[in-house]
Amino acid sequence: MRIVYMGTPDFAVPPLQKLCENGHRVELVVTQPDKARDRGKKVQFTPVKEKALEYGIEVLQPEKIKGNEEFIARIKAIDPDAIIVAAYGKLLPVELLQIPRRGCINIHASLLPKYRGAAPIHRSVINGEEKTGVTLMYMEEGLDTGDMIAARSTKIGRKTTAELHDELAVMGADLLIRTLPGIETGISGRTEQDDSMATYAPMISKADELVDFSKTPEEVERLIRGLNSWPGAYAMYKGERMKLWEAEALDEKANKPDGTITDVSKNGIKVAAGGRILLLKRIQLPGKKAMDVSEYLVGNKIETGEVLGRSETA
RNA sequence: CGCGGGGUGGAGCAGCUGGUAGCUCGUUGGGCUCAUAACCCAAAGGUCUAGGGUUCAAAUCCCUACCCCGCAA
Repeated sequence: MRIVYMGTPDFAVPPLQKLCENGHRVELVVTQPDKARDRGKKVQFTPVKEKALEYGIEVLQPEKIKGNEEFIARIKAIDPDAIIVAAYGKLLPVELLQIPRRGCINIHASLLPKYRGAAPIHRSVINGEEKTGVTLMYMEEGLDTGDMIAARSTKIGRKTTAELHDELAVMGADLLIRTLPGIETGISGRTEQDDSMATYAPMISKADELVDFSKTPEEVERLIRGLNSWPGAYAMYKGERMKLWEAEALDEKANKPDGTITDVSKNGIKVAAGGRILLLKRIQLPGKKAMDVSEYLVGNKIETGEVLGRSETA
């Protein structure tokens, strides 16, 4: 198939790679503009751009697509069989969606119609879902509302968002390659999404990242796991942000107010949460790298009775 | 030129109102013990990120470079 590929972050790399390896003709790759990151003064290419350049595929990075006559004309000129989209990062206008004869196909990292939107993996982990997956769908005007073509699921278990992210990226790529022949010949079906079952997974905000110790240890642990490895959950400790990377909910009663540190040892830091105990195992303080609690305690002190809080100023 | 923190023995830190380096852990050897992530004794291990400068003398002050990290995007 002759394909235009649109994607930006790491998640979108495996599908692109699989397409190339399986003999599909990727005529053009579209990705977000390079962001000028000042720290280190380096302009970083998007992961998809890096991969595209590896294969010698032309890359386009339009600031905006809607109303961009030149860009639309360019796509029309290529006249692709399909446009495949994976985490491109922006909504696509209808005028673009209508171009390819086999449609625009999106890889979404959830089991639609649940978790439409920007942060499906994060939200799935945080909410304690048993399983998640990837769904292939035809794109239409709405956000992740199009007809579904195929899906595959996986158990979440104790996996972090980072682990699921990588797993789903590969899973999505495989699913795409397997499904594409059917799409090309027109024999693959399409299933409408049941809108009444739909849920929305909004982007993670700063407020989402701040741990609330009034919640149960299980809930807090899921938040920490769901925000690993990006952007990370945190709590305030002595006026600084302590990022929390790994924790475990313990079946112990706490007799101190939520947020109080009840024990510090090589095994970790015990904190009261929701009347019970959460064991923090891996943490990170500003300017430092992430480290296991046992490692952190060598050279630093954390005392029983100190408090992890929500206040930015305390 | 967005803001800020930092680069010191294998790991985490202290030292930074200048006089060639210290702590905790780990490692190695020995001891003790029924036993232990226990305890005791001893040892090895550092061009203090790199390059300049100031000075009788710099890890410590100044400049430059590189790298890491937090925030903001």
